[in-house]
Amino acid sequence: MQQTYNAIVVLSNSTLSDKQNVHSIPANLCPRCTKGSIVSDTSGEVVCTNCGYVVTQTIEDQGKEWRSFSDDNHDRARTGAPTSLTKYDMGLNTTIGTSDRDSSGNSIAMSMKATMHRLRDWDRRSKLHSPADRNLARAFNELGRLGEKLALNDMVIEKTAYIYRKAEEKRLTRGRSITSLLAASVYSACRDTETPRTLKEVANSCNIKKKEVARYYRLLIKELDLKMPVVDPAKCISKIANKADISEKSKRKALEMIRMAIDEKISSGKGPMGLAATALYLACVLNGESMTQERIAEASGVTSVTIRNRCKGLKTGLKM
DNA sequence: TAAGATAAGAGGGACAT
DNA sequence: ATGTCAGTCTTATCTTA
Repeated sequence: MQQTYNAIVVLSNSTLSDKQNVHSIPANLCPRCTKGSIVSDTSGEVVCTNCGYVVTQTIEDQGKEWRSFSDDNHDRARTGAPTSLTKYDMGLNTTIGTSDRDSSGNSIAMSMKATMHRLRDWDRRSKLHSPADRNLARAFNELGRLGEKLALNDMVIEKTAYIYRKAEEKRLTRGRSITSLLAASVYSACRDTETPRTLKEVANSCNIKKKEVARYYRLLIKELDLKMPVVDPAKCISKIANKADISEKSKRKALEMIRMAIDEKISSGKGPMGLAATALYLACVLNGESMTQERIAEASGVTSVTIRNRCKGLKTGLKM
């Protein structure tokens, strides 16, 4: 899978130094059967037309048409906005205009105006009247806000939209809260892209209980068969260290302790945040930096009690 | 004031029934 | 499907240095 991903990225990133190449490179040839071509289906899934091979992880490539094909590098008019999974119709809608003139600029007859008005009405209604589309439209509206609140990059946002669409497809939205499911999708996307955001942060920024998001998150994992990379304590460390203003020296020390803890097998079953927080705390104390458990607890989102409990284990485990 | 101790309760995973 | 169990983490309160 990794192989595939690389292949796609390399092809899409190939520069335009040689313009002939743009058309001669079969940029969307299936890497498995090399016969069919890779296309996006309506859910954002990327599949081969010949063998059905599903390529994931290509979402960040959606913007590749944003290149100039003309000699001067200014003409981007032919592309339009990049499509995005965060639009309920992926940004590809067609709307009947409101002008009361025909294509050659002459005004149109009264009766035709009325007809157009009716058509426009039904056009608009039909678009958002599919419950699925209305659901997506509402969810992605909220997603914009959420993304801003949590300072998420576009990659995470698109990933979220992808996950939410899959959930919608599986009818997981039925009888469930849109906001909660969206929050869970956001959290999943964060986990998947290794963007350090805690369950608590996500839950707080949309005023939902943590356990609700957690429950929906597990639902997504189960129903969509998602595989999440394990949380990297190193990322936790830098996040906490930034928040609590901790020196580089202590950071490295903490990292070392985490590695030892993993080697000593005293880290399993423990929350990575609590572990990282404790390592940082001990590192600060060892380096003579002034740091309280409370401050670390505040920055990491775990309680000082947890830090103390981890302290015991870490101290005995590492023979300190 | 920071750190430590203790207790009670929530929520979930593993496992057996 | 349901219940039990060990273990984690949180909240709250009290004590110690």
